[in-house]
Amino acid sequence: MYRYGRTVVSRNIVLYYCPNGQSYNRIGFSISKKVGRSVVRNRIKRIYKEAFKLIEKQIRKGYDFILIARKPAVDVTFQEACKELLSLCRRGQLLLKKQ
RNA sequence: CGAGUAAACAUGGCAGCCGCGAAAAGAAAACCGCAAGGUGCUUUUCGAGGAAAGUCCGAGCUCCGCAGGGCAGGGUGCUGGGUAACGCCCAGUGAGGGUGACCUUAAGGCCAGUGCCACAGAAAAAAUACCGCCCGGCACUCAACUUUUGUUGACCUGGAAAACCAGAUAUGCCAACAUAUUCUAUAAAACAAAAGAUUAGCUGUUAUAAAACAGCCUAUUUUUUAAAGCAGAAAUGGAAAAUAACAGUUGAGUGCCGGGUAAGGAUGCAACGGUGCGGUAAGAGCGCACCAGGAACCGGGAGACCGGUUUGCUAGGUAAACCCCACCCGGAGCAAGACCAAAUAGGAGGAGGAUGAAGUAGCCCGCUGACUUCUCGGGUUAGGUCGCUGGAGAUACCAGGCAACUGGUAUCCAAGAUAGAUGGCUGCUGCUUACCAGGUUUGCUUAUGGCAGACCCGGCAAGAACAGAACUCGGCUUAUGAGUUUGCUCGGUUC
RNA sequence: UGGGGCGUAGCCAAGCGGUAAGGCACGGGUCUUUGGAAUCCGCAUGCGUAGGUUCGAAUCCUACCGCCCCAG
Repeated sequence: MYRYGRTVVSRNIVLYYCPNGQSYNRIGFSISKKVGRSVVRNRIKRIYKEAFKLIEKQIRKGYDFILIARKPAVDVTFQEACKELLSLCRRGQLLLKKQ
């Protein structure tokens, strides 16, 4: 995925994505120890997981994602995460067309 | 009311939706895996902390054949108790800090030995060494004249006294009052240093014999003047110790020798007790009083230790320096360890080994007694289950104990992940703070008002820390927002 | 989980009870027409932080902070 996928980047996260040939989406998280302690890393992961769950209905099916957290993501709130993820998907042209 | 001190409590509450993990029961035989096994469906229940943290101690548990001895190493260090154990806790003792409540305390032993104590200082533990002080003896030098310089040093009279006070005198008629009464000067005497001299009181010059001149000093008298011991002028007077040698006396100094002494000796964190009086040639716990300490004895206490009496006994500090003494310590850690499943291999080469491999940090003994190690090659591909939470357990009551803690009874079961579970959103509400509007009340005041404080109600907004289980407990340490309660202390005000 | 080590000026570092050596860099002076070189002078929060022992601590002890390494 790192070799063939495409990326979109924001202040807090880097998002890799590529098609997987299935009828559902998958997401993985990669958070380095540079970001913080285990509690901090776990909290970032949970927040983005929750955000991804919220906007998953608007995303096209059949993709794998890798989400890499960057250092400013320590102080992120849930609302910011939702907005950020949505804008990244829009830039990657992953959203379903509005009916 | 303010400031402080000690201890305890607590780490918001009630709901709803979605999600994550676990347990139990049920249903069904769906999915993944070669298998062990796991996932999934329904219902119910449960799901972070006082520090879960740091990993600084101690234990349980598991394995190392046995867990033995000695050395080495490490730890602890006032006393008594608590505990499974501890470096922890409780109660006390000593020392230190604080006005106090209270707090802090690694607090055994430098007459077992060794080391260190920079700089300074006579000396840092070595001896009564050095300087000094005192006594005695010997040797040597200087003085017993003057001047200069420096220091002290009275100034009309008296008062401790040049300054302050009082008085006196003079002038202006008197009083008051004012001014004046030697003030950049200096006599005698003493001391110190230097220099010089040897007939004017002193200085200088000339001559050469016991003088002269000049200037100055000084005593008396006269005079001038408003006034004179003191300003000016005049007159008279003012003296004597030549040198050298020898001997002695007195005083001072220097050096050497013998003896006494530890009072004093600038320093330093620290100097073989401190202060004072007596005593002495000078001194000394040499004697005495008080204070500090040591030793012995007596008494109290379980002990650390405390109190008293006697005794001149007076001994540097440092062991968070080596060390000595007492007590404790076998090692490794849940990636311990046990079982199950699958697969590959039961290899090759080098080194050591019954003259002893290996046996959980080191060495020796004892015990067991055959493997150990390096390189190459191959397999497994982040396999599963247990250990894993019922325990030195939690809560309540009773009993023992000053307390830490212990015993008994009853009730209860309360997280268990394995790349790692607790999250997201919403509603109501409690707490704190700020602002706005209103009300009640207290104090002050320039008084139908203004200012300040407290309380009540309403509105709106913000805030809520430190931090997250990784086998389990007991402690310690560190981090921590806003609080609550209780005991006690100090200060202020009012009654 | 267990064990070991380090922290001294901007940088590299010595010192391990008696008032912090040295080098590079930096600032100033001398020299030079100027620069370099040479030469002289200067530069420490008192030695990671906070307590303690000691007459005296960078050094000894305790706790904490940060960094590095090793074994399983």
